This record gives sequence, structure tokens and C-alpha cells, in this order.
Amino acid sequence: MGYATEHIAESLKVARERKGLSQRALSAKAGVPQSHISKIENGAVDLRLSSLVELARVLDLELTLVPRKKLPAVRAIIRGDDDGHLDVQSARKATNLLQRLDDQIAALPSETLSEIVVQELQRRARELMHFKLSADDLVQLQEASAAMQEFLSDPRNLEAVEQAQSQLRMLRNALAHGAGISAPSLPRPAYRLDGDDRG
Amino acid sequence: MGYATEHIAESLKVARERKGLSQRALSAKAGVPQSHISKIENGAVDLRLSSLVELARVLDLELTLVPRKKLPAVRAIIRGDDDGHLDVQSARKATNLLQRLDDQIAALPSETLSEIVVQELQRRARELMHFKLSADDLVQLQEASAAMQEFLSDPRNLEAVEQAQSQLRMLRNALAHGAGISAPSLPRPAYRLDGDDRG
DNA sequence: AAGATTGATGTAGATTTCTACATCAAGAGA
DNA sequence: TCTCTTGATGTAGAAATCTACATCAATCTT
Repeated sequence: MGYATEHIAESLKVARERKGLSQRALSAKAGVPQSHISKIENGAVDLRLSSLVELARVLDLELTLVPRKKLPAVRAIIRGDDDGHLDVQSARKATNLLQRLDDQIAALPSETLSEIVVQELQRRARELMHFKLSADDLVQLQEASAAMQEFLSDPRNLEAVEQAQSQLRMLRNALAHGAGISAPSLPRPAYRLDGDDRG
Repeated sequence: MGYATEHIAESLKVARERKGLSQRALSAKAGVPQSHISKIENGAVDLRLSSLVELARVLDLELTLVPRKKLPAVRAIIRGDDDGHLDVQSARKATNLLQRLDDQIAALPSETLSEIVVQELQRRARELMHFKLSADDLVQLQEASAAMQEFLSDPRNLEAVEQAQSQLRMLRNALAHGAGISAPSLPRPAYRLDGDDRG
């Protein structure tokens, strides 16, 4: 149900499919009933940590708690295949930018802005930490941050917030839809790890 | 019980202490009973994913599944073996933050707050100026400053002051006790920005 | 010395996972 | 068509989390 737990469940499913295992095959290896695996992958259950770790172990995955600040860099490594250090630079920039954005959002005056809007902004900013960002994406982030700063120095300027909001939303959509629309320099990894052909 | 789950529990505990939160403070933020947090940190329970994610969220941590092959690289990032220049920035930020905190304390309304509390806050804030702060410590300062600002805009919100107070106190204790909790291998950067160690 | 705070531990009860087992619709392949 | 595999769904019951509440020893603060 949770937004964060969905991500975990999806990762498990992707990892399983990537290893060419059926739910029953994984069931045999992990000692977890197939029916339960199905429910887990569909987010129908709030599984226990031991179950999650056991499944992850079989799938050669390690469960780790990573500081939000360093999430973009970590994801760059996880998603990165051979490019590696080249993209780490932009990933570091993105880290700083997203962190600053998060700070700016946290500093938004609650008197002139509804709580819902703030939460929505925060959610979007943190959601973007999950993506691997290209240099082109960085520009948009910078613009969004600049707009946010503009509003912070002049709380009457509601247009600035809306612009930042729109920018974050469209960036997210672009990233969520096609893996690399704005990253022509990094065409495609040698292999795929996205198995999102179904809901 | 499991070996992998112990690591998670320990990470939660470290992160909580690093943020200067007591189990009860974390309990209030995450909506999880203090007794349960204690059991979780001691590995006495096999907690559910939702509980783990909820606690992690409050602690600015993100639960991620990382391929075992890339675990060393990820851990290197988490440990912060790569940042370096970031610490100069954070040091400057810390200076500004502490100054602002001092200003905020000076601006506290003396009608709704006892003089003793104000002095105590001021003492703590200035005491922190003697320490060399890491980037992670900055977050706490920001939160304390935010809480303080919250109280300034709404003097009825006494909880905000108490939170800031607790945050400053525990941050001081953490700094005075062990120099580096989460980064024992790299306690301090190789360079310092200003050599006035004496004070 | 007195008081406040922290973390650990326990009890009782509601809620939920988790297992074992069965079944079903959709799809692939012979 | 027949068969096999895949993933989704259901039931009944054992086991565990999780909450609310209380209490306790140790430590810090005044």
C-alpha cells in the first residue's frame, strides 16, 4: 500500500524475472510459498523483514538503508552498467541539487502555502532521487530550484512555485515514461533490467 | 534473529542517535510506540516492512535493494569516502546556521518562555560553535532552527522549542562523546579550513 | 539529594502475516 | 485439443507483529 513499499516489491519482481525464475522456482529456493510470493509482488501483504531478506538473499540482493542525501549516487551505481564513473559526476551534482531542493521545500513558509502543496512538492523531489538523471535533466532541476528560491525571497510570487511544481512533475513523467528520453549521450545499457510490461 | 536483519536494526539505531532523537521522540514522529522501537533495535522482533519504512522515512533513510555485486561501491558512497569538498561547504553552512540559531534565540519572546530556558538554549548554541560539524550534523541544526522558527511564528507551540532544545542537547552529547559515530574510518577530513583549534 | 529522561521489559488483546493446500484463467507448445 | 506452466486467489489455522499501558534501573540534570 505504501509508496515506498511498492518500490521494494517491484524490485523483487524485477530481480526475479531478471534471473529467469518463476514464482514457484523462487518459492522452492527461498522456502516461501508461491501464493505468498504473488501476494508480496502485488503489494497485497505487508511482509516481515525476515521474509524480505530471505527473498533478497536468494535473488542476490542486499537490503540496505541509504541516507536520502546519497540516494541518487547509489542509484546511479545500481542502475549504471558500464558507464560508471562518468555518470557519477552528474549524479553528485544531482545529489546536491535535489538536497538543496528538499531544503528549500522544507523552508517554505507555511502561512502562504497550503500544507498539501508542500507535501506534494516534497514527495516529487524525493521521488526524483530514485531516477538516474542526465546532464540535461540537471538543467531543469536548476531551474526549478531557482524558481523555488525566487519564491522564498518573495512569498507573494506564487507563479514561481507553480513553475517549479510543473517542472518537477514533467521531469518525473519524462523519466518514468521512457528510460532515457533526455539522455541521448547514454543510449542504452547492454542489458535491460526493467520488466515493466505489465501493471 | 537473522544476521542480515541485525544489520538493519543496528542501522536504525545509529541513524536515530545520529539525529539526536530519543526513542520516545522517534516514537512521536513515526507513530510507533517506544517499547516497540526498543524491541526493534534489539532485534527482539521481526518487524514488518511498513514499520521499517516508516521509521526509515523519519530518519531520512531509504530502504533499497542493491545487487550484491555492487554492494562495495554502494557502501563506499554511504560511508562517504568520496565527498571531500562537501565538508568545506557544510562547515560554512554550519557557521551560518549557528549564527541564525543564536539570532533566533535572542528573538525569543520573554513573555511565554522562562529566562532560564532561553539562557540554556543560548549556551548550547554557542557551545556547538566550538565543535567541528559534519554534513550530517547540519541536518540536525537545520531541524532545530526550523523548530525554533516554528515557535517564533506560533508562540503557543511549546513542543517546537522542546524539540529544538532536545536536539541541541543530544547533538552536543554525541559530539562530545565520540568524535565520529557513523564514520570511524574517516573521522575527519584530511584538511581543515581554519586552524583556530584553540578557541 | 531530588527530579527528569532514557532505554528495557512485561501483559493483554486486536490485527496480521505466513503456511499448507487447493483451485482457476491465461498462455505456450506439441 | 490436450497438456503443462505461469501467476492470481481463496480458506483455515498457527504464529507473530503491533498497540496501549505500565513499570523499572540507569543515567543525566538541576
